[in-house]
Amino acid sequence: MTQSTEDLLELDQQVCFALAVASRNVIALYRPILEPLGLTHPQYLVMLALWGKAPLRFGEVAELLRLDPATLSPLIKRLEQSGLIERHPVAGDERTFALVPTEAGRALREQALGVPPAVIEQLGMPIERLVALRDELTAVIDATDPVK
Amino acid sequence: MTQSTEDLLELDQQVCFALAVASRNVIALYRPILEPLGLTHPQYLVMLALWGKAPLRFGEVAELLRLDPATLSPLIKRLEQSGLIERHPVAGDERTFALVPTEAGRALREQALGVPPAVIEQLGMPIERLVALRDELTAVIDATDPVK
DNA sequence: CCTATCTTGTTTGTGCACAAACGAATGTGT
DNA sequence: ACACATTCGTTTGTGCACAAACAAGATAGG
Repeated sequence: MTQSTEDLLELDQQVCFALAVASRNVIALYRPILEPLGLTHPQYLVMLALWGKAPLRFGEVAELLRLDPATLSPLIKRLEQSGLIERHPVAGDERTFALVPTEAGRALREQALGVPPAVIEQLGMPIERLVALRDELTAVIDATDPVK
Repeated sequence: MTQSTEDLLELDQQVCFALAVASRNVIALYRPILEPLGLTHPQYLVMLALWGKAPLRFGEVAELLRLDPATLSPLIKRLEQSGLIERHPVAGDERTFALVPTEAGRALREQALGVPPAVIEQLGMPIERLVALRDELTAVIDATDPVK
C-alpha cells in the first residue's frame, strides 16, 4: 500500500534531523577521548589518514576526508603548529605539497590506538547495529555524494 | 565466526566518519532548496518547530532541536532580523522570552511545504532504507544523548 | 526579608563548513 | 613560443557548534 504524503514529510524530518543530532552526539563522544591527545575530531581523521599512508598530497587528504580545501587548509596549519605533521615539496608541481607525520606525530599513534575501543565501549551498541548503520549511511553517501 | 579486532577498530572509524559525511551531504542537499526561502538548515528547523507549535520559549526550542543556547541565541537574532519571528515577554519570568512567527514567517510556511518532497526526490532512496536508517540513528542518539 | 544558590540566556573565543574571489603554477592549442 | 584555460591551494566572509565566563532574574533557607 502507498504511504501518505504526510508520512513522507514526517519521515524526512526525522531522518535528516536524526542524522544531524547523531553526528553531533558521536563527535561529542570523541571529544573527551581525543582531548588528551590534543586533537579535534577532524584533526584526528587527518592523522588517521597519514598514519595509514604517507606522504599524502594536500588534495589527496581533502578527497579522502571529503573536506573542502578551504576547510582543510587552516586545519593543516594547526596540525603543523602542533608539531604533528610537516609539509614537503612535491617534485614537478610547485602548486601542491605532501604531508608527513613528524616524529611527535608518529609517537601520538600509540595513544590513538586506545581511541576506537573507548568510543565503541561508550557507545555500547551491538556490533550488528553498527554494521547496519554503516551500510545505511554508505547508501546515503552514495545517493548524495557531489563527486558522484 | 568471530570478527577480528582490527575489523572492530575499523568499524568504529567507518561509522563515525560515515556519520559525519552523510550528515554534511544531506544538509548540503537542503542548501539549494532552502536558499530561495532565505533559510539555513538550522534556521529551517527552528521555523519548523514554531510552525508546529507557537509560542515556544527559548529554552524549549533549544531542547527540541538539541541546540546549545550559545548556538541558538545568535541564530534566533538572525531570524528576527530576517523578520520571520519575534520575541514576546513571558509573564512571571523576565529571564526568558517566547518566540512566535511573524506574518512573513507564517507566509513562508507555504513555500516550505515543497522542501521535504524535493529532498526525498533528490535522495532517491527507497522508503524502507530511510526507515531502517532512522531506526539505527535513533539507537545512536539514545546511546549518546547527554541529556539521557 | 535577605542572602546563597540555581536557572536562563548572552558574550567571547576557538574551530569547523562552505561559498566566492583570488593568485600562482601547470597544461593545452595553435 | 605564446595566449588561454585549468588545476590547486589560500584568503575572506558568513554561519554553526561548543566551552567557559558572565549577568540578571528566580528560588529556597535561614
